[in-house]
Amino acid sequence: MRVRLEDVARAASVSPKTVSRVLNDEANVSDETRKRVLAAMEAMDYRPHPSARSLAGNRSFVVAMLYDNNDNPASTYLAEIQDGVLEACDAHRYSMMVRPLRMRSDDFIRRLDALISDHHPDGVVLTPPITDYAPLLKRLRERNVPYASVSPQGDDGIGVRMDEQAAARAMVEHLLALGHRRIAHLIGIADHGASRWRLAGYREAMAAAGLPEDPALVVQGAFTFGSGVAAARELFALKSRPTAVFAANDDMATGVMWAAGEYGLKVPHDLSVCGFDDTPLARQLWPALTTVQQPSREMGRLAALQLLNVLRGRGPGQLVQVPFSLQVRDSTARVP
Amino acid sequence: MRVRLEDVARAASVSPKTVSRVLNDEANVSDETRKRVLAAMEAMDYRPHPSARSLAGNRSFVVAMLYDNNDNPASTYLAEIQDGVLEACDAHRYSMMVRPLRMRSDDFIRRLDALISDHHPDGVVLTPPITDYAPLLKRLRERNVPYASVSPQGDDGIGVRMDEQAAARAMVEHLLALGHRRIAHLIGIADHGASRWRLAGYREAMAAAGLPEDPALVVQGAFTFGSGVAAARELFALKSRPTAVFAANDDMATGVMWAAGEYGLKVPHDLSVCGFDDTPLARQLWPALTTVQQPSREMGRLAALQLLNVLRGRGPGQLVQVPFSLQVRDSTARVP
DNA sequence: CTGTTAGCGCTTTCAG
DNA sequence: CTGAAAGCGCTAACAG
Repeated sequence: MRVRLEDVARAASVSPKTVSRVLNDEANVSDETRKRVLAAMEAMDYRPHPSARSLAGNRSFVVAMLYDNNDNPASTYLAEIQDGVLEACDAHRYSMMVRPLRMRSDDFIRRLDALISDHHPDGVVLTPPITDYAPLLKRLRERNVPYASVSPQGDDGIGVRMDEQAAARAMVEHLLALGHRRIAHLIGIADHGASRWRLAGYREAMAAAGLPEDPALVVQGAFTFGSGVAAARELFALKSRPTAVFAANDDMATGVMWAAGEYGLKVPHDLSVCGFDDTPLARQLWPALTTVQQPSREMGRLAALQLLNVLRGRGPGQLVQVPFSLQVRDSTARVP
Repeated sequence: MRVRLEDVARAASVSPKTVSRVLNDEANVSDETRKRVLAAMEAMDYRPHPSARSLAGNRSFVVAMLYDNNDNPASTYLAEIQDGVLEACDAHRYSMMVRPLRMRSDDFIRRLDALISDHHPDGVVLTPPITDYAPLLKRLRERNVPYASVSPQGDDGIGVRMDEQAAARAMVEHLLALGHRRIAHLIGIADHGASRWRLAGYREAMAAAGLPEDPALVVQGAFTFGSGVAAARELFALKSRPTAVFAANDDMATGVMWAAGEYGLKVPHDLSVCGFDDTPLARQLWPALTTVQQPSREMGRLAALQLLNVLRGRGPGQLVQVPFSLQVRDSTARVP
């Protein structure tokens, strides 16, 4: 049969409460006793029953990862974050639950409430773009559910972030250094922080180089391959074409390269193309895509870790920053 | 404070056990009583506490989705299945937990045991390629954990399946009808059922057309874009090139189209290309990819539904079949 | 058809 | 530093 805490207690000749203390890393247990209890647990392969722990301790050991499933449904980005969150949860014997939530829908808050009431997560991890949805954050605070965010726009709160603006700026500076002047930018989905930061970095670099912005070269996209193709066609139809395109993510950049093929433009000879994210695709393309590496999996892991620190009473939690790195590959070259 | 079952019982003037009966859709409650109890639940916005239910009822209301994270890490396929599983679980107030498991690793079974002991899932959903890993199935049966599979190779067990061989055959017949004779096939990862079925369908159609197999035209791939590019380069280097390529999935087909661009081959004028899966990419490509629609999300949902039927005591569960459908788009055309 | 009693496996509270 | 008692919110087993 199942080994219970009581069985361990008997085997170690201590009270159940002492075993509980050891299990939860509490103080007030002598080193010697602790060792004996741990040995007994090990020997009997004891596994605490999560429901019993939750019920008695009034916590669930569950972390919910919330995401918006409205746009860009098949991105690998979320899958990578999920992977990282899962790793962190596993490491601390928490379980992870994933919850798609439609930011645009009217019953967003009702669904959030249902999630909390039905599953009692001890905390939640927020992913873009819902990291900055004010009603959500408000409700989480009201209901006393701690949260950590991946790439939040605000500076309060805990989680993880990369300096995307600096990365975008560095990318455009790379193009400038290659002699490009007519540099186009494909913007991502309008209300995403990522879109804003990357656009801001583009503008910053262009301005620093003394280049006035040409509105025709800044095109709205939607983070998808298809929107990259469409935007590129627009750009290529211009009387004065850009010599380089900086897309706000790799999917759109891939679309640009595809459209370049349609127009008979050789990348990078006739056109330099670069993206952002360093998805697996970037390396597989030919020519391989110059892009910014964003460690999504690691960011998911770190965000979850900050949350877990809070949940485990290990301090207040931080907004940690991860470094970016330019991956200069073969899709960008000196202007002819 | 929290509304408990006892509070509902008091409000409806019945015993706690009666409320429990209503909550669990059990028999032996008069319609009138049931109605009164439901009304009270509704009025008080009662939410049963999952841990209490689990502890007392010896079940967790958790379904674990198991997948192999070793190959093709960033496929949207798993994300879609996950989405479907989640929908089914939600509909029956179960929660879903996702568990990556490395099939090749030595501690596979130990990890499975840990999962079961630590989280007590009421059942699991298996995804390719671990749907047919005998030691896994054996252990699940030993530990009495019901499971349902997405695209299992065997005919026993419950879950969901598409007739992939028939679909592959239909795809090749489409190419034959366009006049193609030198038709190449890119195989997926060797030990996957999908690879086998699709290859078998290819062979079946070719044989039925009286065409002997040319080994040079059947190339091993790995379900990835990169492997599609590599395989296509091999094919294009042949003295006698194929006029059509049937890749075992869309990612590889996209790689083939990419490589065709490198070689100056126009699709579909110089080369017909088709894939399998109907990923979002297929529609976005230019020319749009001819492929087989595989309703992954729906398959995830149906597999989970079969499992839930078993868990909820609604019969034994079936191996249901979903229909395939050819998506004939612009990447295939009559041979010149 | 309905209710009573006991208890799931753990943690809390409080006393030593 | 350690332990005894009570109980988390629900359901099983039985009794009516």
